[in-house]
Amino acid sequence: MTYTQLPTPKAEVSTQRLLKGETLFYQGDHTAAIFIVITGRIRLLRHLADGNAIPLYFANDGETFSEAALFSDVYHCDAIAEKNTEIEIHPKKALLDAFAVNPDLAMTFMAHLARQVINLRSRLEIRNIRSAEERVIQFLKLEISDPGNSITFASPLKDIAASIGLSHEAFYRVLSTLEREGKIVREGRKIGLVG
Amino acid sequence: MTYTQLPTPKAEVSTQRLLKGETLFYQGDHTAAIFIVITGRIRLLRHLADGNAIPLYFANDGETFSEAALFSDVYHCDAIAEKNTEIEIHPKKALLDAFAVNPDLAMTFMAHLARQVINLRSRLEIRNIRSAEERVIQFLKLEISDPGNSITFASPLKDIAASIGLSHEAFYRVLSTLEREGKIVREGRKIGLVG
DNA sequence: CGTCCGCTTGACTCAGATCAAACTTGGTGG
DNA sequence: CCACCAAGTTTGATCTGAGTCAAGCGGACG
Repeated sequence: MTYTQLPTPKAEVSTQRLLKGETLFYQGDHTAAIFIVITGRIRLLRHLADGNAIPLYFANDGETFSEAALFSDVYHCDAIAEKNTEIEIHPKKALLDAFAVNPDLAMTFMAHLARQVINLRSRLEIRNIRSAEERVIQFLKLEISDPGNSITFASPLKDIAASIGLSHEAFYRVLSTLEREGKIVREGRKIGLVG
Repeated sequence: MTYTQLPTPKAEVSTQRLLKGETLFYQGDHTAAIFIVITGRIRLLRHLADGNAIPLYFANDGETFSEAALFSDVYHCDAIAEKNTEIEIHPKKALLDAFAVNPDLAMTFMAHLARQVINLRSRLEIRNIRSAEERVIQFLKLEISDPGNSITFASPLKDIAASIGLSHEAFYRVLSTLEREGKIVREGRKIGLVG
């Protein structure tokens, strides 16, 4: 899941710690960089004309955000730390320069974006499945398809539940049902598909 | 919504008509092109080891699909026409060559992908809103934020409902409630936000 | 003129959200 | 080393809102 290699020259990459509640940038700020969450969580939200704000995304461990900053002069949303968070900073200029010098790097980044598009689309599709049980099964199949036939989640199952649009209670219940029915095997955060 | 400009040299672009049920490519086929749906709908689905298939995405009017083909030798899913569909074919080689010759084109495509990432993320976020009414309001705010304060949907409201994860009945009901409460103004597929 | 499809509204049902409470685990600090 | 606290996990009981089924309307299109 964590395909977070940005082709920024190492010398140009820095890190920063944000305290819970701290703002990384505001909507309208001049764009300077794109970011990767090392640990923590960044909330992205957009202000509307009426003063309201709508949540756009939560970036978790290993995820990149504000990629579009590369193609825009200003940020289109606020970025605020949900909890204490460490981020990696990839200056826009360094990245763009790297792309200009070495087109292969541009292709690498392009591939990174393309994979994200695919991944997000399939996550959206999963949300169209109404039944909690079926949704969990399809999700597991998707996650497990690549490696062997089991997966060990890095984050609490609670968070996995949220990411597929279920309350954690519902998610735990489905897992124990599936286990009882012998469709999966569990060991903490390690889940294996049977059959 | 329809940001579908691919920087393929015009001479290299062709179109093709698919009948309902016809297959464009199979999982495992050698990748030759990426595509845009002009009109119709393409279903993307992935086969699993157990013989089952899971739906990955439905590409509708104006949408691109199989972008990842640029970075892979084989397709990772099947593409089948849901109904009679016309597509635009952008040969992989022509695109990659164009990128190599003119890095600006690569940046254009990159920007296209980045926008899609942003857009998909916000669609995903909208699905986290449980209340149908609130979900519709946030969706409308997102869609309308850019242009004036109203939007005219190109596709039937029925399809819009599906795209935000509501049954069409629920969607129609919410719309008429919002209209009754004076929060929106409607005229067929044209919807304006009030306030 | 008839058929299909999008739209609309009503009634009912139930799956999953929500509220609640207990248990486990892990880390922290005294 | 243990007491304590926070967070994750688990299970139970209840409730509600969106899905589903059903039925009617009207416009587009052949």
